[in-house]
Amino acid sequence: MKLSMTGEYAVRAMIYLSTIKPGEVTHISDISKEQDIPETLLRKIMGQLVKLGFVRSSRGKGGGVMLAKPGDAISLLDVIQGIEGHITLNQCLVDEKYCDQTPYCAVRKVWQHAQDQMTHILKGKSIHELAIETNKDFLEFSHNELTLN
Amino acid sequence: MKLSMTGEYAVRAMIYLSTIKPGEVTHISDISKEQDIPETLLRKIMGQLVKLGFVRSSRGKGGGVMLAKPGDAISLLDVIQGIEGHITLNQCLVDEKYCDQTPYCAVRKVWQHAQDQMTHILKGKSIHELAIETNKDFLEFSHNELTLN
DNA sequence: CTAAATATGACACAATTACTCACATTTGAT
DNA sequence: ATCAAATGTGAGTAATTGTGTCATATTTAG
Repeated sequence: MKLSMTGEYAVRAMIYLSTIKPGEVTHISDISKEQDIPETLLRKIMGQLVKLGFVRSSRGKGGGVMLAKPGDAISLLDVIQGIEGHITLNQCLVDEKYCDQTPYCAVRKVWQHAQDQMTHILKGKSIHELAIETNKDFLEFSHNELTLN
Repeated sequence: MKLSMTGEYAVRAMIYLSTIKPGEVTHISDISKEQDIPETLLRKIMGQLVKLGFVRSSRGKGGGVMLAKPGDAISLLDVIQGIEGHITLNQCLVDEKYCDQTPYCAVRKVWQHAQDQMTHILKGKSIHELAIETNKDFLEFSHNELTLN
């Protein structure tokens, strides 16, 4: 019942990407260092993000990675579903034949409701918002840490 | 991002138990057949449900299993958390040191929100309600099937 | 004592996850 | 042309988790 590392790394990478200046590139190795993600693994994840159309990459000297579209056009749900596949709290929500009680199962309806709520929440947050909010909260946090010393 | 088989079986078993007459017992082998759960596995799961205080069991001839308290006093959340441990959509919600951005991470807040919604929904459904509703929907379903033929 | 029932520790097997490695490919600069 | 810098990717590995079995112990009614 948990997000995978891959999903988590993808989100972190996307948020990082949305903080770099439009038109500029950054490098997988930088993201790896900044966000503490194993570089070889991040390379594969970035590959997926490129295929999903969230990231644009260019190879060779002077190459690198950048967002392929504005960070406010990409939701948290987009990234997670892109990387992890459909979020589903119970197999029966995606495979009708999983259980023969499916047509009348009351538990299934509860799962459906919970899943709808969850996807709604994740859909409502864009990568851009997350970057802004995290930055804002970080500044407040640092300020408090300083004044405490 | 999915419920485990164990959790699913536990819920099914609990719902089945809540359909038997108060004061009567049923048997693990019966639940196994009715709910299509491997018997040896169900035995272990029932052991957990007993330890959790949801089920009362008695051994030996004439023994069996029954609910240890009314089905409307046990929520879906109770059963799932009892069996699977705390539901958590992201490790950072349960382990502060999981990530050093925890104190100011905006993504974490989104996970927290989604998780709260989800637990709220699961908490709001009792095993008893689920048994009643499933039975009602089953009757309607059967009726429709019949009238269609 | 026996048959019926649950309890449980050890194990087997399968699937998934997280991650590495080696190598391929692309590109700009000299 | 060559080299260095960068991403792309298929194969593979190690660790963990999940699902389930088996053998055996324990309890109890009759």
